[in-house]
Amino acid sequence: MDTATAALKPRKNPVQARSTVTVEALHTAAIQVLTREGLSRCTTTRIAERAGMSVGSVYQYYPNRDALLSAVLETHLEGVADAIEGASRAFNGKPIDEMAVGLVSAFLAAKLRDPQESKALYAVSADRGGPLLVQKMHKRMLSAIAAMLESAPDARFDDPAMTSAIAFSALVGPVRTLLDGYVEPGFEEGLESELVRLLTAYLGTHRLSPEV
Amino acid sequence: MDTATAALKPRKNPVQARSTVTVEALHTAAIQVLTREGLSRCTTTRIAERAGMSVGSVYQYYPNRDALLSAVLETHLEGVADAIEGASRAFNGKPIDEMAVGLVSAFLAAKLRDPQESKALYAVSADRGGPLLVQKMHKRMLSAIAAMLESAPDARFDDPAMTSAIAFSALVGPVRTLLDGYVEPGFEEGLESELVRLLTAYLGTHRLSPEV
Amino acid sequence: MDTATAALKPRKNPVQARSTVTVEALHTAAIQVLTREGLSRCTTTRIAERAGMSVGSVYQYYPNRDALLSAVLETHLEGVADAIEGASRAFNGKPIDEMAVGLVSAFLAAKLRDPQESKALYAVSADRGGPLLVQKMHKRMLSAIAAMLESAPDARFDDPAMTSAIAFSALVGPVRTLLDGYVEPGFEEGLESELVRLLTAYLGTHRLSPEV
Amino acid sequence: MDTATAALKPRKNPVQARSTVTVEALHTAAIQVLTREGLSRCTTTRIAERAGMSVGSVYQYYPNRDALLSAVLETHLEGVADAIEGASRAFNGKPIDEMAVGLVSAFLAAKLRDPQESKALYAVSADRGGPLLVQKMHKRMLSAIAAMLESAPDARFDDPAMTSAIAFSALVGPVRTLLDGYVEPGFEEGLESELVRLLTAYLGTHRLSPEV
DNA sequence: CATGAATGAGTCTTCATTCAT
DNA sequence: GATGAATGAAGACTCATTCAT
Repeated sequence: MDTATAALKPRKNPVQARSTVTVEALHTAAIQVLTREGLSRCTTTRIAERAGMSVGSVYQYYPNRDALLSAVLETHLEGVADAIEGASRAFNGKPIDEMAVGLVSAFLAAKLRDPQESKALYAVSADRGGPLLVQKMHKRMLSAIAAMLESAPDARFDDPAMTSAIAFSALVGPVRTLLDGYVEPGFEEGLESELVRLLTAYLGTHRLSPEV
Repeated sequence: MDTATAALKPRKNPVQARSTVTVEALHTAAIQVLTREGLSRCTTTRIAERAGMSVGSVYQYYPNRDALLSAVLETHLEGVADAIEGASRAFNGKPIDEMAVGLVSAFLAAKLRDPQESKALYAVSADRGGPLLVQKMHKRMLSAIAAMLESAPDARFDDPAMTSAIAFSALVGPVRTLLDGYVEPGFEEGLESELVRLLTAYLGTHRLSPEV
Repeated sequence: MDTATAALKPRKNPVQARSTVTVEALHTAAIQVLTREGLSRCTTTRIAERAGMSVGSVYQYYPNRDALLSAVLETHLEGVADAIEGASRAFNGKPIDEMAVGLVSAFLAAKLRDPQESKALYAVSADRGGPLLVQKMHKRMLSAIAAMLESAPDARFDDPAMTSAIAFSALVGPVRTLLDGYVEPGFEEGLESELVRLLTAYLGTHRLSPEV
Repeated sequence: MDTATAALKPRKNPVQARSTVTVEALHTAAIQVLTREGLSRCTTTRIAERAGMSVGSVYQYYPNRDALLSAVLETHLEGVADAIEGASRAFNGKPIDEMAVGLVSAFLAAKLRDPQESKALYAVSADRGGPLLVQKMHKRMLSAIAAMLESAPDARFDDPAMTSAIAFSALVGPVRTLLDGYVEPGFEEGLESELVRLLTAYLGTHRLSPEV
């Protein structure tokens, strides 16, 4: 771990039950404040207040505000990355159509489990330590997806890295649009099937033999 | 215009040449400061300084900081929306494959003309007045795209709103990934052709008759 | 100027009359707060308050608290160093007895001109940037004194650097004792003649020929 | 003992061995923290940590931070005062030249036994309860020195209080200059002999009859 | 008695905004 | 209109002290 990253690490491992509870309360509070007030008004005082504790306590668990927000973001991204990696492993060796369904399904499940959280954390990922974290997770996910793609029996990918990058961010875009609320009612209902269509079509362009 | 929106409007219409120049200087300065310092350190004083004027003068053109940043964002989005609308009009009645090429090309041209600007403004779009603005522009662009899609002679879209929403945000995702810098080298080179492939494949799923 | 020192420099040169007044008010206020409250309670807010301005204004003139206090200290030390250098020049080539009188007189005049100030600044010289400043001035003064000593017609100094260092700090000690208030009433009255006696005796140990 | 002074007294007399050990650990820790971090960062938590105990325990021995630091300072000053008083008693009735040697030697031994400690405590002596303590000890030492001077067979002091005050602080000055690090290399080596020279010369000005 | 998490007042510092010149 | 010094509210962070365990 380099020095820059070290500065964002939690101060103590939440081993004790008490700590775990406190840390979770902080994460929840941070997301709530982020949602209700926005990043610029997401202050340590407000987070502490919403978490039902004093400012000082926040600093018992995190060395600074950025570390707290980064931790929240990391936990979230970790969840998403795990989902993507899980799906990639689960659909290894499967036909690309199944991969498409599996990937979309896993991604949506992870991102829409707690939409508030997902939405709130977009702001954090743009700030300070955020980008690095996002980039790191991005790499993890793209590697997993690329590996899965290469295992497809019915397709051949010249540049799996590029394909996985495009495929993944093509999913990210619409989901973000949804979470950011830039959509008409009804969008969410059709989202999954439409993303499957999108991904299936895209991956299908690399199919080995034409469909019979 | 509701009161909330009114508060973000420029104080004066830049009718005089002088004003236009000043306003442009402010926008440029804002983007530079945003890029170099980040949103939280993008202060009125710093913007004024880089624009070669005094803080006081900034307030002659904008009632407050948010109004200035919103104006910069709006100008940018306006440009992108214009590009999308232009392309939609230009490819009206054309086959979907051409639409795909036209849309991708127009979008990339608009977004990558000044990557710094595009990147810097993501932060603004997440803060305060930003989301509303983005949503408004989003609607404009989706309407244009939907109208174009409906004019395609070789395809039939059951839900043009949904298709255009997915299509557009599927382009937005990868471009943002690029601008945010979450990519491996080489990504940018292949981006356009890959997006064309993506969009062509996606729109192609609504093709009326199978390719001959 | 190295980076460490640069951080303590005033933000703007007090060229304008207004600035000079403000800066002087700040220095005076700082000394008063230092005197009345001690270094640990000498906060930016209290200084600003005593100077009749707001905290923000303090930061218009100094980048931080340490810079303000350092500036006050530097001004003071500069005055003392000037006095010592002046005396050293004035008594160049004179007999050591006259040097002793001149040095004591100049030092006391400089240090006791504003006893409150002298006393208050002892705390600052121990803190942060203080020691460096003191050391720098110390060197300046010792050089001057050593040069003067070497010019004495009636004495010969094997190690002028050492002699001047001891001579000077032997004056500093009693003056500090006085300013710190560790003395019985009546101490101040006899101080000058006693320091002259001390210094004369000490320098006299290097006299070339016995008095006739 | 007045109320102000009472507030700084240790809570319990270290009668038990355990307590003595703990208190000593605290003193040592305080000096280390003071040396490494400076007065303003010399916090109770840090002291406790370095002493290998919890903050709470510190408050078992001292009512507050100032009391702890004052106790450390007092112990140190007590040692110096003891040394001075010892020397004064030892050289009672001796010639002034021997007194000079004895005084310098005792003072240097006491102050330079643990230079880190001596240096670190200068900060404490300037803050809060410090000055009172220093003043008290100063009086003790000056009384002892004055008494010794009056016993000299070969000199006559009109104002022993004044002479002892000057003599003592003329020693204090150079030693502090050394400890504060404002000196050129080589200063420490010649310090003792030079101080003896200084003091001998100064006391010699009160010699009864000229040397034979 | 020891522990160390919790508290919250108090510091430094920044910055949007105003307004006298 | 332009200027930029002044304002002061607000934010991040620290730390002496307490008290439940």
